[in-house]
Amino acid sequence: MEQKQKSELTKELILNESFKLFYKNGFKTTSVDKIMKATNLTKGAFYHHYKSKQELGVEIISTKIKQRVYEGMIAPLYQEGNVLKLLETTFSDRVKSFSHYEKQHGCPMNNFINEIADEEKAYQMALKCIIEEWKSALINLLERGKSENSINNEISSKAVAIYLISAFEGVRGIRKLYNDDLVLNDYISGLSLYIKQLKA
Amino acid sequence: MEQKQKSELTKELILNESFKLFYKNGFKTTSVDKIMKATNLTKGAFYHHYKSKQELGVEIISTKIKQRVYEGMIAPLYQEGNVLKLLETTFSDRVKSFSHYEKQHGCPMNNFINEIADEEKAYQMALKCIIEEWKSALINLLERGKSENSINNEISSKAVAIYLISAFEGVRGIRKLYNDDLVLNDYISGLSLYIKQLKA
DNA sequence: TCAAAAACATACCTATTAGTAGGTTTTAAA
DNA sequence: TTTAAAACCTACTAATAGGTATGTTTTTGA
Repeated sequence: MEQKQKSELTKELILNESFKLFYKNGFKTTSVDKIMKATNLTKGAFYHHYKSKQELGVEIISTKIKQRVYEGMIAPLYQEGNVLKLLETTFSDRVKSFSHYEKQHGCPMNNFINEIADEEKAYQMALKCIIEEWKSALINLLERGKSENSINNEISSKAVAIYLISAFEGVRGIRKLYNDDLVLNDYISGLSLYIKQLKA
Repeated sequence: MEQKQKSELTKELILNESFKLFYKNGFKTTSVDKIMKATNLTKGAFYHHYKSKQELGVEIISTKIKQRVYEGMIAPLYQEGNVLKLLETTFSDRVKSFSHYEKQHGCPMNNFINEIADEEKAYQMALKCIIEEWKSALINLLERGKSENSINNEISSKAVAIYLISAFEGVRGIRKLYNDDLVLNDYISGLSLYIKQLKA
């Protein structure tokens, strides 16, 4: 079974290098040639493993990007402890953890959503899948808060989840336009205010 | 002065057609050839009026896109009346007014931000200019609310402005992934909750 | 009316694009 | 050790990209 391992390794390499390039330069502007130059392999190898650039795009979304969002924004929501605190720290800690590079280039998922989501259903579905998982985790947490009487029972968890996600993705785009972190600090203050509102 | 008029008319035509194509297919995927085919003019005419595709991009942002945002989201904020009501209706009315096409293709400004803002300072500046004007209008309105005692004096107008803008732009991307309006309805509920929080 | 400048057209250039055809090398199993 | 398949490479294609050089036509002002 060494052959299958080699194949997996090559696909991993392609995924890693292409993710980096997509994140840096965008999906459309990153050609298969450029990707394969980064892997030190050739185009022939690429089309042996993937039937098209689109197939790679979908796989990047459903593996690398999904994983990134999961680790940064979803997994933390399943921790124990006070719901309101958990909500706030998950979002604001993530924002505070961004590298200069991540501030400059925004959210990989949001970049994909706004660059290519409206032109191919396959992309839409893969991206929607991530958003849905994120939304579910948030709803789950909010419902826990309701049951523990730390969160107001009358608010719509679904609505709050969407609003939180939207604001987070939105600011990641807007931050690209600036050279400082003022806008991120304002975002954190605005977030904090929103979360206070959820109290029981 | 008929020549200047003709020149302006041609530029208008190029701006209109290219905006449509950029909105539909994205900036990078829309070639100068495609734009000029839509205008029934030729490439020679294009490069007579614009020195590069980038120059057109900047002009699209600072005219068509700016105008769109101004009319839809900024001008309404300068109306008379209750600040809280004005805030909520401006955002939610705009969302409710979206055509199917606009729901599918998101916000032209946000698309530009996420497709090309991180690769060229000229784009960044033009886009930032719109965001700043929008932010100012929101801050102005919020400050009026404070002075009229309808808005809590202790909240940061700047932070609220950024959070409102971010959530709006964020949801316009996310909506692309769905085939129904549930996510927009949730957004409106989430927005409504946020605005309630601002009360004095 | 005539010359210069502006508006636009035609034909081209070089680079790059996604993708393919057909080869060679490596690996797996008999 | 042979054979077939998988992994990978070389060399190509046709289309498209942004941009330019060099025209022709239209408009303007003297």
